[in-house]
Parts: sequence; C-alpha cells; structure tokens
Amino acid sequence: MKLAKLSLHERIRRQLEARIMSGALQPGARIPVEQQLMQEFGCSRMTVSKALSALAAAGLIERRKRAGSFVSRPRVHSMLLHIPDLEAETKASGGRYEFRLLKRQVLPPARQSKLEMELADGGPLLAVTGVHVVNGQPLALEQRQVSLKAVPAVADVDFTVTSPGTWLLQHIPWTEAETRLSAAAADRRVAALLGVPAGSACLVVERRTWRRAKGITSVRQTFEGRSYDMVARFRPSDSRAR
Amino acid sequence: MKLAKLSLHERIRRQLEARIMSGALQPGARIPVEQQLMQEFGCSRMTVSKALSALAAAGLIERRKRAGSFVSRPRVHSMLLHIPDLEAETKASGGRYEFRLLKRQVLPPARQSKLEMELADGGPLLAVTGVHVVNGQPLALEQRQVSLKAVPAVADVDFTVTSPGTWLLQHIPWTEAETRLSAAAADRRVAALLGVPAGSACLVVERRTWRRAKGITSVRQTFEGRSYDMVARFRPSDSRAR
DNA sequence: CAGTGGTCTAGACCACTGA
DNA sequence: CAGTGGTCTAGACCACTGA
Repeated sequence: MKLAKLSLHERIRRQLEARIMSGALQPGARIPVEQQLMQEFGCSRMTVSKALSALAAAGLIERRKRAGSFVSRPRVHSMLLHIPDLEAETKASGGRYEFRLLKRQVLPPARQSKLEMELADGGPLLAVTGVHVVNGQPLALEQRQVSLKAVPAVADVDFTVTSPGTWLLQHIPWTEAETRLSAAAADRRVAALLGVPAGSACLVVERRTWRRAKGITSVRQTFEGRSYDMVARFRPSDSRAR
Repeated sequence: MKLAKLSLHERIRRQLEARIMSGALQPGARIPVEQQLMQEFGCSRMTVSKALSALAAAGLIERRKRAGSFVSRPRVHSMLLHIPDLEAETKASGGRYEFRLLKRQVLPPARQSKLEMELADGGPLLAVTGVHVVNGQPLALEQRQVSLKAVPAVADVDFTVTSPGTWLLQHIPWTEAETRLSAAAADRRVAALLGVPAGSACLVVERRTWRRAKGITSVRQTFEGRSYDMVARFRPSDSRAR
C-alpha cells in the first residue's frame, strides 16, 4: 500500500478503519475522543476532525455531541449499483457494439399516460426503439422517449452511429435519476428481437432522468435473464473512494 | 429550506451546487478559484476548501492543481440501490412480517462448488430455506448458507422469530458485499411456494457477504416479478446526504 | 455544567503542473 | 515559475446534551 505519501488525516482515517474492520473496535464501541487522537497522532484537532468526518460521511462511525463518536452498526440498506453503459463497456473491452435502430418517431405524448405527459411538458416526444447488439448478439431491447422540449438537439442525432443513452449521457447534464428493476416474461415480439423463446424471464430496467424538475428521458431496457447480470459491490470505504 | 442555521461551508456548497444544477455553471466550466470564493463569501480559505472538498467527494466538481476546479461531466455509471430488508420495512410500515422456515440443516460444503468451499473455509455450513411472508402473502423465497466457522453463534438462533438476514445484519459486521441481480423463470417448486404459475418471471437477488476476506453468508432471494420492484434514486448531492 | 463535537480563522509550507 | 490546490497548525468560540 502507499504508505509514505499519504496525508496524515488519511493515515488516521485508515488506521481507525482498520481497527473497525478487524473487530478491535466493535459496532457500538466508542472511538477515542479527539483530544486522545490528537495526542496519539501528535497532530492538531482539525486534522483529527477531518479523518473522523470522513469516517462519518462513509457511515462507519456516528458522532454525537457530548457523548463522543461510536462505531456504526452496519445497515446494508443501500448499495452502489453499477449501471452498464453497454456501448462504452463493449468498446472498452474490445468488443463490437451496434445499436440496431428499429423505429424513430416524433409523437405527441399519450394523453392517458401521466408519465408521458410529464416528460413531454407541453412539447412533442422523440420515441426511439432499438436493440443493443454486442459482438453480433442481441443483448437488450431499448424503448426510449426523449422530451424534445427539454432536449431539442436530439432531433438531429443519428442513432445508428451512437446509442441514445450514450449520446444523452455525454450531452445532457442530469440532476436526478430513478431506476426501477423488475422481472418480466418476454412477449412474442421481444422474444423474437432478442432471439430467445417467448415467455423467457427477462430483467427489466426502467430509468427516468431529470434535469432540475424537468424530465429529459424515460427508457425501458429488457435483458434476457441469463445474458446479463447486474452486480453491485460494496465496501464501507467505497463510499469515499474516487 | 433551513437557511438560518446552516454552517457557512454548507451554504457555500449549496450555492455552488445550485449554480451547477441551474446550468449557470455548465459541465467543464471553471469554478471560481479559492481566493475569489474567500472574497465573495468573506471567509477563510479552509472554509472554502471544505465546501469544495465536499463537492469533489460528491463528484460534482473535479479539482486540478495549477489548473483550478471544474464542473464534472456527469457519468451515470453507478447508482445507489436500495436493498430491501423485508422484515424491517414491513414492520416499519405497520405490516405483519413472518419468516416461514422450511428447512434448516448443518451440512458440509459441496466439494464441487467452489463458492460453498470458500464460504465454509474448512468448517460446516448452516443451510436455511424459508419464505418471507408479508401480510399473509408469500413475497420471496430465501435460500441461504451461513459459514458456521465464521459465525458459530448462528447455530443457536431461532429463525422462526427473526429472519436470518435481519439477525446477521444486526450481529455480524460485514466489510464487503456483492449483489447480483438477474431474472429467472420460477420452477414448479418455487412457483408453488410463492403462489404463482410455474414459469413466471422472477427477480433473483444473490448476495455474498464477507468480513475481511472471510465469507459470512451467501443468499439467493427469488421475488415474483410483479410483486417487488427495486428502486434506485440518484441525485448528485445524495452521495453526501446522511 | 462540563465534556464533547462543529465550525471558523489567519496563517504557513508544500506539491503539482500548465502557461 | 507562478498560480493553484492540499495539508496542517494553534488557537477560538459556540452548540449541544448526558452525567
């Protein structure tokens, strides 16, 4: 490990983290108070405080006035989920990526769909349907709608060259996103497009993205169940790792 | 919003964040240098630095020596995924929760399974199978293995009272977890246990948890596709929210 | 009410790196 | 090589809250 070049607050942070990970400091245990740590590491209070703040921000400890700082009891209620950017990942690993464009239409939003009406915000929607093809194999069906009012520039993009997701990611800063994961059986059409038997279990990823309160895009991606896994890894220090 | 009681570094952070969100500061744009911000907010460099460090930790800006700080170009490659603790969530919302224990055995790991051999680490495994039942409805099938070498205390726990996941979460500090999401068709047995037609699309959550390098538990949870969604939300500032 | 953490200052020296 | 961020100090005042 890089030991020599680490800053002092980083070394203090790591040493406390190591004590917590090793079990020397059990959940609920009290962390030495700032004055003790100042003496132990021979540094100022600001430096100790920076290390403790980082641990608190990572959820490893909890700080309470008058009482002190304590090792958190772990609560695995959330994890960092890696959302695949199929195009970027395929190319990064040297594979062939292709977005097979099936349909592209400018439409008014469906009046009965609250989601579409919100997304459109009084303007038209660009509806794009296509298949993500990796190394010649269809991997996922994508059904996307983009608000032309929010993103007029999308009207001129050639989606046979770049997938809509990759283009949007690179051009439109988002501020909020919501992803929903579920499972669904492939209907006849989806099955044919993905080259799987009808009724196959598929992983469905639905994502909506906003910029401030304005909707940008809404997408539904359907993966054949066995062809793609989404993996989330978590280590306590990851929440701070850059 | 709470405006009066906010600390100065927090106000600086929020104001810069607001400029970024509003588009006044576009991705790639240069953030005023620390000296400018010191003048603008009439504060010391440490206070400005704290605000900028927080923005950098949240991924909103990138700091480069000599060059300055710049608004990041968004990369939505990971999101915080909320993993349900069915027991805690059900009880929190006033529902009835029950873990219907189907099987409980102490077994040696299967020699042909690398995963089981690693988890067992030379000791036996506790295998637990049960169904999460919420308000009388079966919601998920859980198939779990726990390393008795790593967690001897688990041998004495009554899993008709507490679900294994909830017990482990409260008693064994983990340091690393990996979650895999996929879709699979319900076989006859799973379908019967969940009360759905055979072949139904199910969302499968597989999670392995470690304490340091030692495996603690490995679990596979099968949800009927329409009965449970997993939702991940992301806002840039969330990575710092407590 | 005393001990704890939260914040802030005014300064300092340094490391990095692009003009 | 000068401008920028990274780190650190020694102190200060304050807010909170449990013994």
